[in-house]
Amino acid sequence: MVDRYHHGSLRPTLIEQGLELVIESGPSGLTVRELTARVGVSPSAIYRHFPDFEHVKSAVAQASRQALGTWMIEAADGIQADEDPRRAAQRRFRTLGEAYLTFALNEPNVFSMAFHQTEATLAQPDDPDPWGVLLGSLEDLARDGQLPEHLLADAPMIAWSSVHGLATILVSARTPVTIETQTTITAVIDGVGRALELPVWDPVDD
Amino acid sequence: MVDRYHHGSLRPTLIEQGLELVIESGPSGLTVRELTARVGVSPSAIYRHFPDFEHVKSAVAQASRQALGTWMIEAADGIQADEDPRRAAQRRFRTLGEAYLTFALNEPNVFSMAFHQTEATLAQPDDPDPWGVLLGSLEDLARDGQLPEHLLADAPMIAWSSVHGLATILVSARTPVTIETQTTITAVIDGVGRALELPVWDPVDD
DNA sequence: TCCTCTATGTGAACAATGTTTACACGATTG
DNA sequence: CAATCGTGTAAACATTGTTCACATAGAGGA
Repeated sequence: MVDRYHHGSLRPTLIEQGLELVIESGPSGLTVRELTARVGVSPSAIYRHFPDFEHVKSAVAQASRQALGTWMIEAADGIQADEDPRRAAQRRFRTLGEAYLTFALNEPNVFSMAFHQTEATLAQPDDPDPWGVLLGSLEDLARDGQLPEHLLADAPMIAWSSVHGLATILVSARTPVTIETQTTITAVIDGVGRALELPVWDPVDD
Repeated sequence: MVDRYHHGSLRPTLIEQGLELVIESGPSGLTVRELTARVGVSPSAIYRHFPDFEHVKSAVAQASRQALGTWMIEAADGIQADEDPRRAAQRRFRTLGEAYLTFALNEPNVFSMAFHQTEATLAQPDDPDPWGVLLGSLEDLARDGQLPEHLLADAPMIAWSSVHGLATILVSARTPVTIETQTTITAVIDGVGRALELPVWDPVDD
């Protein structure tokens, strides 16, 4: 056997393939023996790189959150240009929420993994961090006075709760993406706009 | 051994003790051997009453949802009397949301179990059903015109998403109940009021 | 009363899980 | 070139859910 010794590269490979495994068979499909077999090592090889299998799961969960964060950033990247900056900030905020939900619908297994309760704690923080992305967008809204003072502190939780709650519900119901699902998404995000008292929220015409 | 044969009563006993087990050690503590040992039967006894252990988990999850529904109803039961019916409907609605969240904080394990994704499907519907309780309260609000027409269809998801999302976040963060948690709860429920465009939402003084 | 039948529970075995341990191999460093 | 550390293996273990042949309790009919 030639490439059995990874020498430093096994840990990231395990996380990568772990994420792949989650995509295919969900969090419950992420098992020591399946993962090691896929990578081509013996089950016990894991314990040279992780103290526990719980830590492997935590690492894959973190990778899932990072995938979500990346997805959100990429979705919002097309926005800012050639617009009134106030409207751009609003559209960026709305796009982040929609991206969060499309991610949950497109990759329900990864989304579930991202928020799977796990015993182990990680040393490294998430990067990018979906929560941080949301905070940044809300700061943009606050900077040019679109977010009322009295909501500054609680705005993140108000927005996060709604969108994360809807995502959770849609995923756990294994809802197929239908027209009605899209209207529900729009309705909930519109609701966030009213809850945050955003002005001229997403006007239909220019 | 005298009381080893339950004869009809083992199934409900398993669900009861299963819920008890979840309260103590969470969904992951609900295991065939722990449960059967606690009830005082052999592991294989389960399979006379359930096709799968997945079905046991589904039944315990249903019992968890019913406990949540009961908790909500009981919390709202003290409301209706001696008030303007419009205000009573609003207070009842708000109380349901608060009850949902206090349940999640007081019994995080049961709350987690209630929405644990499970493979098996149940024959019997939940009774009481938290979702149904919410629908009833929103119908009350709609009946006397406090809920705008254009929100009738989406109001349940708007409300449910926010409250369920916050509950999920608080539970998964294993947040201890602090003053700040209470203000967050209030902020999110106030946000639901604005999202639903409810009039004179929870005025501070009479 | 006795017999039979069905419902219910048992004990031993099985495959699959995560984990440990003694051992072997590869690469780096002196 | 030798020593040493990092990395991977094979075999065993305890614990999971599950099955199957067997045993027992209780009900109903002759």
